[in-house]
This record gives sequence, C-alpha cells and structure tokens, in this order.
Amino acid sequence: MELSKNYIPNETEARWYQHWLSKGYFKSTPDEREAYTIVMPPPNVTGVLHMGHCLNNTIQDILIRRARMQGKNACWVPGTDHASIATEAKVVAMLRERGITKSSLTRDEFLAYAWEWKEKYGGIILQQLKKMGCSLDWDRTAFTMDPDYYKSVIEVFLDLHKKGHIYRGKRMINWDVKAKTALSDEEVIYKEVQSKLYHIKYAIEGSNDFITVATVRPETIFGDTAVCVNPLDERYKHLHGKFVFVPLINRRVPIITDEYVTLDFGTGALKVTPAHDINDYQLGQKYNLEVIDTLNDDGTMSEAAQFFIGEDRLDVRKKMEAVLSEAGLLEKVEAYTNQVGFSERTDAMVEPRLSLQWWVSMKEIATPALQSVMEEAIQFHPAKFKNLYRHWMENIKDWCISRQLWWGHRIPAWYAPDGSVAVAANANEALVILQEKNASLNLSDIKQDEDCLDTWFSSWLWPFEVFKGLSNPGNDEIKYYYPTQTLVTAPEIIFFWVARMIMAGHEYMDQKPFEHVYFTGIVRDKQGRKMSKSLGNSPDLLALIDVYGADAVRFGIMISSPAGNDILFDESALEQGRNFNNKLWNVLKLIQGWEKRIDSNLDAHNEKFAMDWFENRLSQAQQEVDVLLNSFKLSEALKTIYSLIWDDYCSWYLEWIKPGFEQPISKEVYDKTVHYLNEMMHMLHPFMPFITEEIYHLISPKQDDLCNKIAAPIGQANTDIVAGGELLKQVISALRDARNKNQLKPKDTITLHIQTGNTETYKAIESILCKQVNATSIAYTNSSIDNTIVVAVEKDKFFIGTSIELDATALKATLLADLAYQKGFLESVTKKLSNERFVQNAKPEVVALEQQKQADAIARIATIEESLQSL
RNA sequence: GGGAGCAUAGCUCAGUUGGUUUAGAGCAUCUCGUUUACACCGAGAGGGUCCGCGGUUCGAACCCGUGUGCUCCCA
Repeated sequence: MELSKNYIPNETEARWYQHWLSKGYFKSTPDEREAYTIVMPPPNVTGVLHMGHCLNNTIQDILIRRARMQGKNACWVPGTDHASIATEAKVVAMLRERGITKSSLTRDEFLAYAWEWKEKYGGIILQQLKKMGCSLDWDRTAFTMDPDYYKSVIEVFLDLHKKGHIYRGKRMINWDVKAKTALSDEEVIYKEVQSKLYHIKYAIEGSNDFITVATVRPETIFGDTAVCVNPLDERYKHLHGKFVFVPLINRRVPIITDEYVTLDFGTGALKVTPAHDINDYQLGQKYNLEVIDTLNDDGTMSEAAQFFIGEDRLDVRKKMEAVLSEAGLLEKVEAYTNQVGFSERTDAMVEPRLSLQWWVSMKEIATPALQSVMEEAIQFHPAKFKNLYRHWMENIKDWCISRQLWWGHRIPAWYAPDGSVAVAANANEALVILQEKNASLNLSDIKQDEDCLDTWFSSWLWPFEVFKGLSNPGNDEIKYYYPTQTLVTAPEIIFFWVARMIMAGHEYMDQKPFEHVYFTGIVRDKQGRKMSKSLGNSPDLLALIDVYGADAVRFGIMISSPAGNDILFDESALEQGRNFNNKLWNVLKLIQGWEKRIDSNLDAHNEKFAMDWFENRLSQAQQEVDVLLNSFKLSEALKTIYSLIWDDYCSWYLEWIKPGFEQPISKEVYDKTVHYLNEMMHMLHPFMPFITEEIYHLISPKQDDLCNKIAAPIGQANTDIVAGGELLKQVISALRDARNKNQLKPKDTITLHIQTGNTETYKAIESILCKQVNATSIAYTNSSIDNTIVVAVEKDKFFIGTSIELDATALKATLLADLAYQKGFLESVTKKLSNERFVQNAKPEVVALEQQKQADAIARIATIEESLQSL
C-alpha cells in the first residue's frame, strides 16, 4: 500500500475510536483481575471542552490506558455535575432571551425548562472527549441528579442531621427587595456608583463631646449596636471603654476596639450594624453585640428601626440628611464613589441581610480525612499539597450548604406556620414530626424549604455513588471498584471537592475514596494569564484537533505540563506534536520500503552492534518510563519516549542499520527493527493512542489491537552495552563537528586513523563509523599522523585525513578554546586536591574521583598541545 | 490581614541524601546542508551572576537566615 507523504490524523482517529468502541475495550465489569478505577471529575453539565478539561482528561486517559495495557481491569467512569449555580444562570439567561423572567414562573415550571435545557445541551462535553480519544466506559455515564443519586444526597442530609452534624445558623445573604428573595453571590452585579459619605456625630456619654462616624448608609444607624475604633488610633485612645448614644434614637452603645478598622478611612471610627453588613456582623459575633434588623423584606423600615417605619430605605436615606442636619448631628457630607451590588434579576440595590441557613459542622468528620492524608493512606502528587491540606483541615470552618437556587437537590426540610422545622425524606414524614407539636396541622399547612443544596454537597459522594455504594449498599461493583486508584483534579478545588470526598468516603464507606490524588496545573496562556471566557484567550479545542490531530494536541499539552506546575499553553507545542506524528509516519514508510528487499540469507554481522545496543537502550528506557509513570511524572516519561524514538531509534539506530540504496536487508535485522518499533508504539500508546494503533497495524499484520495488548515484561539493560553505544555517538559527533568546523562538505570523504588502547572496541563499529562520518578507510596507529585534523574523545585520538586544503585557523581556534577550558578545569580540581582539609574530610571515593579527574585533564591537555604543534 | 508555594539559558522546565568535570533537556535562535523516510527534515553551534545579601561546610543551585519579586488559597 502506498502511504501518504505526511500523516493525516482525522480519518484515522475516527476509525480507530469506532473500532475500540465496537470491540468493547473500554467496558469494565468486575472479574478476577486487579481493578484500576478512576472516576472522572464530573464537568459542569453546561460545560464545553476547554484546555483544563483537555489536560485533566488526557492525564486520566494515559493512566487508564497504561493500566489496561498492564493487564488490569481498567474502569474509567464518565459523568456530569448538575452545577446548580452555573446551570441555573444559563437557564435564566435562555429564558430572558425568550422574554420570560424567572420570577414569573413557579418552581416546577422553571425546573421543567431547566431539564429541557439539560437534555438538549447537557453533556456536549462528553461527546467532545471522544474526539480526544478518552477510553471511558460510556455505559456508566452518571449524573449528580440521577434519581438514585438524588435520593442518596437527601439520605446523607438526613443522616448528618440525625447525627447532629447539620444545624441551622445565621448567615449574611444578598437580599433582593423587589423579588423578595435571597440571591446567590453570582446573581449580584457590582456597579460603581456616586454616593455620599455622611459624617454623623455620636454624643459621648458623660461629656459634651462627640465622636464622628462616616457612612454611606445613614438609614442603618437605627441598627447600630456599637462604634469601633482601631486600638492604636491615638485620636480615640481616651474613649476606650466609654459609651456613645446613637443619634435620634439615643441608644446607648459601647465604643469597642478592633484592628479591623483602618486608621486612614473616613474618620477612623466605624459604626457597627451587625444586621446589615457582613463585616459588622463578624464584629458583632466577636464582641457579642446585639443584632437589630431594621428592614422589612420589601426594603421598608421595620418597627425595630423606630423611625420612618414602612418607608423605603432609599427614601429614608435622603431624608436622613435633613433630619440629622436639623438635629445638629451632621458634620459634613462628601461625594464618594463606591461599588454597590445590584440584583441581576430586578436591578434592585441589594441589601445584606441575616438569614437562617443550613450548615454542616465539620470538625468531627474532618478528623479521619486529615489522618488518612497525613499517614499517606492517600498520597498527594506532588506531595507539597499535603501541607496546604493539613493547614486547612486543622482550621476547618463549618460549611454553609444552602443555596438560594431552584436547580439542584431541594433541602428536605419543612416548616410549619409557627416557624418550627422538620427534616424528613418527604412531606408526609415531615408532617408527622410537626404534628407532635401541633396535632391540627395538615399537609397544606406546611411548606418545604425553597433553597437547594450546594453543588459540592452532591459531588462529594461521587467516588462511591457512581457505583451506587449508598443507594445499593454492598453491591458487587462497589465492593470491586472502591476505593478507586487515582483522582486527577485541579489544586484549586482541593478543599471544595477533594477534602470533602475524603470525608464522605470515610463517613459512608468507612474507607478512603482513592489511593492517589494527582493535582494538575492550571492552564494559562503564553502570557501566564489564566484561561477564561472573559479574556477570550481559551482556544477552540475542536478546531485545534482538526488542525493538528488529537494525538498532537495530547502530546503538546503533556510535553508542556510538568507535574504540579501550571502549564503555559502555546500552540508551538502542538506543532511539535504534529511533527512527532510525522516523524513516526516516516519511520513507518522507511521500514515498509525495506520489506520487499528482505534477504533471509544475508548475514547481520555489521548490524550486530547496533541491534545489541538498541535492545539494551530500549530496556533501559522502558525501565525509566516505568519508574517515572509510577511516580506520576507523566511529562518526563513522555520526554523520555520522545527522545528514545526520535534520537536513539531514528537518528542513531536506523542510520546505523540502514541498508545502502536499493540494497537488501537481512531478515534478522528487519525483524528486530520492526519488533523495536512495535515495542515503542506500545510505550507511546497511552499518550498518543491513535497513531500508535495505526502504525502497529500497518508495520506488520496483527491479530490483536494495541489498545488492550498486555505489555511484555521489561528486559534487564546491560549498562556496558548501552555505554558502548554512547561512546560511539560521542565519537561520531566529535568527528562530524571537526568536519563541519573545517568546512568539509557531506560528500567529501575522509580517511581515519585511530590511536587507542582499545582497538577491539573500534573494530566492532568500523562499518558504522565509516557510514556515519563518510570515511573510506579506518586504520590504527601508535603515533600522530601529519597533515590531519586531530580529534580527541576521552583518551582516544582520531586523525582525519582529507584531500581538501585545510584552513588551520578555525581548527586552531577550537583547540585553543578547548585548551583554555581544560586548563581552567585542571586548576579548579588541583586547588581542591591541594586543600588539606578537603583531602582529610571528604569521603575517600570523592577524593579518588577528583584525582581521576585531575589525571584525565592532564592527559587531555597533553593531547591538545600535541595537536596544536602538529598544525 | 492569615496561610501556602515559586524564583536555574530568550521561553518552559530537570537537577535524587550537599561532591560524576566550570549546571542539563526540549522549544526558540544562529550556521551549514535539499544525501535514495521525513525541510513537519538532517548535521552542528552559541546561549547561565542557578533572584540579591549573609551564614553553616573542606565543598552550596541544593541546608539555614534575611531581603526582593511573582503566583495561588482563605478572609
């Protein structure tokens, strides 16, 4: 078959992916083999493939394909996350385009739209992963809102509540006074507005003096329960421990001190309104201040405000200027620009408001999760994240799990009209609980909590619930696949997700969820900026795959992806991948071209050295790659394979065994060469699955597929043989360099004399050496040869004879540079050796080594000086 | 404000318990070359104050202290 000039990926990739699918290679069912399980971090159901997914899933595919080729039962589970905030936002935007507002819909109507949207657009990303070659078990595709999964999430809520880990607590939320609803942080849009900064005077108790406080929201003073100053502020030191009176209502409140207050903003004195400001709320908690809510849910002043009851807070703000001024309590008003939050839905100015939310108390469930990482039952790669994890887990804060959204798992709590609450699996069960207090209640009296659970409250169950470990406890699959082997994820969600999965695993499966966690880097652009939609610096992956091929994209992203560091993505890495594809393709073409000239009787004597060397070099590289992959150094493993193929195999081995033009090749050499290529395709397959499968089949007829072929055991490399090859490379490079420096054209032939103590070594490689440096003859000598170019490699000298007129100046310059280097080196070694303390204190082998270096340098200098004289 | 991490060639990074030459690789750059797999190629070359300062040591890219710059997480 005639092969195309360059490799064309698209057709090949689609064909092989279909073939693998039709053979069912990616499917896994429990059997007697060792399991290797990865659960894919579920992308948002709204997601489209971006570089982060590409990196993440390529890594997982490499691990899972390697495991499969090691004969393990590899199981990689795909799925998506309902992503409550992101999805709800998308659905709201879609509805808005159709002229429908969320507030005009009932909860059920909205959810119907959301599901419709999910069925239509959800999981596009999973289809895109097929293009990447990801070997996922598609039959297992899971979703965090599947019916069983939903039930499990609710069950976990009920269970944690029963155990006393879930409680209700106050939290500052964003309140939309028009929609009369809480907003998630994502639904608040911050805008810069021109405000006024009011300087208001608070009378000091037992004095005629005032302390002046600056605020942009004067209407909130009715909720003030303290005034706070920085303890270091000299202006207010005399007021520590005193009390002041809130203007108009004359509430007596303390002056407290806290570092939170900045000295140079406003007057340096802060009014503290715990009910209506998040920072004030925290201060209030710290100093046990009273919380006075002065707003109704429609944004009008409540009875607690005492003044302006029922009037809108913004109207009151305007009126306050006159009222305070009249009372002589307004010192001045300044223009002030600040950021204010507005509702994305109604454009109303958002009011911070305290609200009762659901919380998980973390201390207790975090303990085993901290332990399993510290004791390395779960290993982090790179290990540096252990510190970060420990620090966070030791200072863990309670987790607010309610979100003011509809799309998600609705909180299983019901309220009676009197505000009493029951946590239960359904309304009927809740009613029973609530009737204990009030027997006259019926179903229509009670209302379910409007909020949803935080997305992470469902995804923390992922590693076991994809096997129905909670909804169908102790089933065959959970017993076989759990704990999983490796989790691959981004370090930014170590706390949101990784830590919580570990907690849930211990709490519900009584086991860690995974053995290894591999943290990828963050994908950035060339300038180091994080890839994001708003910057528009995220490339279209499918377009890149079309241009370069999936293998090249996988190569490009992995080669620039050192473990644990961010990756700076640059298209030139993809070019490198494409070029590598092409190199592989041309290897195939070259070897295939020899097929019709195979001669079974031809002797392989001249190629023996090359074959022995490569066989051992291959084993050595396989060993190295194995070690690197075991320690999750994927990028380095790929570099090792790349260099083995490109440098050792193509640039050296193939050149050494290549038959002359139209010349036959011995069957032994041909078979070995094909065998090595097969082995290398095997090594490379997890990284570049498509082209390796293609070449594996094209190079020789095959019954099996590379995709699920089990690797042969790795041979033991003979280091002497490998070193012999390295010496040969070194000699060839040195001789080529000398040729180059003396401006010999590739076509110009040379004669070679070698002065060496190891004639036998060179006898074995004479034919290769002649071919590689274009020498017509090789002879051995005991002394210098006149009128030649002299090259020294280790202790051996090479004399290049040529009929071309030599320009001695270039040669001389090179020799002089080398001489200077060697002399400098000798000096440093000699200095070290003449230091008595070094000789006395250093380990004997280190001293011996230095002496060896010294002797070598002296010999080398003598050779160079001799060469210079003969010029 | 609290915490974690990073700093080595133009760029991205290796560099193991401190001693295998005066620090390596890939990409990029430069020179030469169209030789019968490949110009998406081949053969070569140049390129470094290992962030600054101080210390420990016979010996520091590596250990300790300190300064500077950058990144991330939490508030």
